Amino acid sequence: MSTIETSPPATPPTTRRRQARATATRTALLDAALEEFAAHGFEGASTRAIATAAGTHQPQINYHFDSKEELWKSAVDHLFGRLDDAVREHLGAADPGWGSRAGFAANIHAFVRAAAGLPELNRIMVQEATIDSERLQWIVERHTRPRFELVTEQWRRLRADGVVADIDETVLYYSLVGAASLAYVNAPEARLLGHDTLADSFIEAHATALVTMFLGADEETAR
Amino acid sequence: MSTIETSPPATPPTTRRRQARATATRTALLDAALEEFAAHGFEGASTRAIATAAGTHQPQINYHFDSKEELWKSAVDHLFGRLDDAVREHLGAADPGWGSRAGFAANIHAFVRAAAGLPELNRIMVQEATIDSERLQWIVERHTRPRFELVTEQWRRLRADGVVADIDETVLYYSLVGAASLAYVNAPEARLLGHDTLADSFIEAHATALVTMFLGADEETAR
DNA sequence: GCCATTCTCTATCAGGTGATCTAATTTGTC
DNA sequence: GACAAATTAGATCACCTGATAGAGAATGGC
Repeated sequence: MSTIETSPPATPPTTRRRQARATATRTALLDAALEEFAAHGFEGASTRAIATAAGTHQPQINYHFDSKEELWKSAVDHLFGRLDDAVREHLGAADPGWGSRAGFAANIHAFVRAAAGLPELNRIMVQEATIDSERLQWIVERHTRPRFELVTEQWRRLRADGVVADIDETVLYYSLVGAASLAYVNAPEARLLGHDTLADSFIEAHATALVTMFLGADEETAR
Repeated sequence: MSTIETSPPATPPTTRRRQARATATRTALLDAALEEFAAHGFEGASTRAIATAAGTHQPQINYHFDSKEELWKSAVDHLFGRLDDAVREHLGAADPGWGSRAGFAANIHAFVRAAAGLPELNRIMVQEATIDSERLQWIVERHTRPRFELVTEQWRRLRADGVVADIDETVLYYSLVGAASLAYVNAPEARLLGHDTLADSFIEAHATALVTMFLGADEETAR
């Protein structure tokens, strides 16, 4: 949480006046930025390409987001927001939490489907997590750590209770996230290999298989 | 396989003369290129940074490799060669192949350890596989497809024989590779979270856990 | 319907990009 | 030891990068 707010011309204008078409260009810039960053990485993405894809001009980025870096942060925040929405939606009204075997299973299932629907997220994550940088530190503290600790804590508890396999929680976390996301991160590769990993049938089979592999083929497999 | 050979001043000089210090700079450039490409992606990596890291000057890249693109290809070839060497080494003299449950298990184990030792490989793969491009097509046809087909074919066979779980082979491939590589691709992130995924103890626990999860906790777990 | 404010657009900046040309240097071979 | 080929080094190319400045257009609030 830095000193800079997410949006300089902030969404709730404290004292001053207005914005109308501005919101549209902001949104367009965020969407375009996500695609460009996911496809080419932070350094490989060009602000001109982002602006053009958003149907506007390059200096708009600095006007609305101050810098390329701040645009990136806003885009990442936006993306994690969408992830949470998607997970909630897939879980339905009653979120069982990660605290029970059935709840863990339901969350794996929901996460796989959310990850499939937001391939840009794990693409960006995997590009940034590759080398230490200020951006990585920002994203870890703001987004990764809370999720990491939620999952590992619950797994540690389930493991202690003998509900799940005797596997270290960090090993589990990276195996699970890796297994859940690569098929979508690498979707263009899979397509060249002749497989459509973004098809509903694949996603469903994938989610089910992961639950089985990570939690074992228990009777009453939750869902 | 393009019209351009891997090395313009080829290793076996057909008719002409010599090279001596040239080999050293070539190797230094390849090593530096791997790090830069893995850290910043193809487009984000700069030839000047690569040359400087290699202790030489930027035009050397064009002299020895014709272009940034060809340098990248040479570096990737070099890296896959090292992967094969590492896997062979971890497997020991008698490679059991992927054809049996024990062989599959041994290969998973060896692959995890090799992936941990060559984090640049999966970093580059995951960065390239993110968007369709000429480079992705090149790498898929040259390196990915043979490996993909080897693993999926063997799994399909084992599955038909009831030796392994009833899971689609493409689902299995991406789950396995993802689960095996993310901890090392994202090692800098894990370190910020307080975990050293490159430590031998982690690698060993990880490899063992994967075998259990993907092949089940069978008696006589091979190895 | 005005008008200050917000937003957009064009032009431009200094710096970095990959690539090429040319001259200087090193080195294997005779 | 000389000489031609291979390698290195320096200078420079046209182009792209993110950012800024200032003129112009649009718009909410009165």
